[in-house]
Amino acid sequence: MLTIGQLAAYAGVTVRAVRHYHQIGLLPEPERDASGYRKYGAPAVVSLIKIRTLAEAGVPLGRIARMLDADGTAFAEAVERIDAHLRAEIDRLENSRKQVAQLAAGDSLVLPPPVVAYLDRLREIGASERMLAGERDGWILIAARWPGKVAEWIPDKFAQLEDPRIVRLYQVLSALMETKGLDDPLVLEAVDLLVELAEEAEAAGFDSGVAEGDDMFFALLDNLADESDDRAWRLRELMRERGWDGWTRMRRVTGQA
Amino acid sequence: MLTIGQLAAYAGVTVRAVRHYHQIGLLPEPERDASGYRKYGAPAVVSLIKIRTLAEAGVPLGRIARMLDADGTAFAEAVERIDAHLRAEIDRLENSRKQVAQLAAGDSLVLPPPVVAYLDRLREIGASERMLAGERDGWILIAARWPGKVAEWIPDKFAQLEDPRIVRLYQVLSALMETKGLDDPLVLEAVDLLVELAEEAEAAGFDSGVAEGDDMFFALLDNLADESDDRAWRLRELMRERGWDGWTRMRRVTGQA
DNA sequence: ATCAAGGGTTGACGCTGCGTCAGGGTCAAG
DNA sequence: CTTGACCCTGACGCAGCGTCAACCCTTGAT
Repeated sequence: MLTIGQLAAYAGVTVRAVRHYHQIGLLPEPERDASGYRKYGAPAVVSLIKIRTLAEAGVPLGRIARMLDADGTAFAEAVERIDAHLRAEIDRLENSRKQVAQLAAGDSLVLPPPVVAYLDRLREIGASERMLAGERDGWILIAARWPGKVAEWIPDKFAQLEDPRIVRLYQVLSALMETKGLDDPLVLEAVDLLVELAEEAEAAGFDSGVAEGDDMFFALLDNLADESDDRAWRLRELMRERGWDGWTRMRRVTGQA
Repeated sequence: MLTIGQLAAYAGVTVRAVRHYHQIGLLPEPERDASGYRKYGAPAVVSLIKIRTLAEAGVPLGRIARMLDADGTAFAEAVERIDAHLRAEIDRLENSRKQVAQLAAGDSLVLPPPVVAYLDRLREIGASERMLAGERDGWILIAARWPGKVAEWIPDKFAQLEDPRIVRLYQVLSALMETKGLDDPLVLEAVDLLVELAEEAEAAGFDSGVAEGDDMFFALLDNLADESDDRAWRLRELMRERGWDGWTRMRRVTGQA
């Protein structure tokens, strides 16, 4: 005859767990001795080991209860479902491993490889780390919004970097983010470049290729840009004076009062 | 500007989860609009996606909080630990899969393969399913008590089955468990066989090979036998009249008053 | 015979990560 | 002006035990 502690030790579970199983009716309450101690026989050990095996596999206790008094066929079916669930869980964790590893790599995270390559290219042309962080965050949003489209747009972004003015723009903006001042002549250069490029794009008929209803999403991206640096607002103001607004999708504004 | 619902949708989590993250300080509370609605910017989406990625990997929210405002090195270390944990978890689940699969196979469970082979042999010589179930439970206990020793003992058990009297004993006991009566002549045959074999073993000097202090464990195994069938007690009584007691480790008794 | 250590007993609260009411207020559309 | 779809706070519920608390029982040493 076993005490609860011995039973628990044999089965490799805690005393508390055994009592819990009693409480929820998963393991039947055994007889008590004169002083109220529970006393167990061997079958309890066997049951407990079965329960532990299933519980460690992640089977909810409620389902274990139903399994233990099911017939052979039903039991086999249940086992099949459990195995399927285990496989799914394993896959999920393997996936998490990749995701988290990318998190450590800094870039990527939920970013598709082409975007990572693009970010690497930006780093090569001299974009600062803060700049890259901002770009990365933006692409995370974009990838979340249009998971499939990203691969289509990245080539265009690469193509843009062929234009030395765009390279210069990234460099200027990067430099701005690393300095503290506001009245830097770099600000003016940045605005000049932005306006010039915007007007050129307008002349070419921008064709963003994106649905109209997504104004809110672009506002979100612009907001991201604004919050990445305090001086973003100042830059934007200067651009508005020159008739343009927006970061990710620029548009004409009528010079306001 | 996003509402909490939009934010949650972008990041692929529930509204409730976002509010929970606010409550525990994992995600900072944003500004409110005039009517008290929370309004989020883009950085919140990025944070949320990071949080979700880590949370899905099984990282406790408290640790995520500490990770997000850790520096690069500490973050990388944390990621390393998380990955180690993920690998361990995957291994554990793979293991569970095997265990559960054996559960389905009926035999085994936590039983090493040699025992399964032995049980199969028993089935071949005509042991009933109830008998096998009892044997299996016994071996589960033994495997739990002496995990390493089992492989040593199984060959002896196979060897015993070379003796036709032992085969006969299993068959008789199996037959008894399938009938309902008690006064069956099979009972007498079983007792005869048991006593004969016990005396022979005694003459050979049994050498159980097991420590002395394990009386309690054998009592447990005997108890398992007793509870496997109501007539076990009757059999045991008859044996005691012939000077023997116990199932798994028989010993002389002085014929009691 | 006594006493402390180390079992056992019930009962209850704590923890994680939210789901899910309840009981409101708001916003956009018809 | 209603309707439906959001938003708000506050609170309880869930699994699967861990961890007190406050008490009783058993056992071996003294």
